Amino acid sequence: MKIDREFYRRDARVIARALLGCVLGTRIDGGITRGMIVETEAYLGVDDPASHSARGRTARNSAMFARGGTAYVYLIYGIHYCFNVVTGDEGTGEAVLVRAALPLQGVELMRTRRRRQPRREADLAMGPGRLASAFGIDLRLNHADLTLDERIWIEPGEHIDDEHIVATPRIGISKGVELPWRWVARPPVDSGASARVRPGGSPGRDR
DNA sequence: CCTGCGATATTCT
DNA sequence: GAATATCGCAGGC
Repeated sequence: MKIDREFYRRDARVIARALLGCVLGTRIDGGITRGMIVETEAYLGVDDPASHSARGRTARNSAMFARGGTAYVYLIYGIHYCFNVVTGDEGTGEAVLVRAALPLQGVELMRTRRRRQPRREADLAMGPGRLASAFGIDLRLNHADLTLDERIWIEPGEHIDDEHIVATPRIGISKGVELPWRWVARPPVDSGASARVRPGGSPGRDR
């Protein structure tokens, strides 16, 4: 079951929060991969200097000005793809960058798509470039309609309570840095554990 | 665990 | 030329 159009026709910050716990799915070349979204960032239109749409429409960012529910995929640093969910009405230029997901289905396919194997399975799609790689997302999916396209979609997921979500400033930007428009779903168990000092030497890098 | 740095396409100055 | 919504590797602790 896919999320319908009305969901995407809201403020990018509301949708960024609401997408946590939802399930991203792709079917590329016959292979299905699915994962739970755990990290997002909101980017607004002309009033948000960190947004790709702030300085107007270009060939690269044109999908960002489509109606809510459209996929915006772009190449960053000449190497990595980033997957965004366009939000709001047509012409607004708002989107949500999907930064991380927990693998649920097609884990082996995700591994074959990633050059290097992460130590933990949970890290397969941690970070926007890794997520796009693991899910097989590239420029072919730019402009795809998430409510209709057979290759990429988002399903409703489990509700994540506010106490398990942290809002922080966005990553890797130089303008609008103070705005807390990044949302991260914490693992259920972690509180206090990071304050503890780990004894002994690190097992170190094998290999 | 943490930090620093190179790779490289698109856009803007 | 310079900057950019990043990642993986190298090296130190």
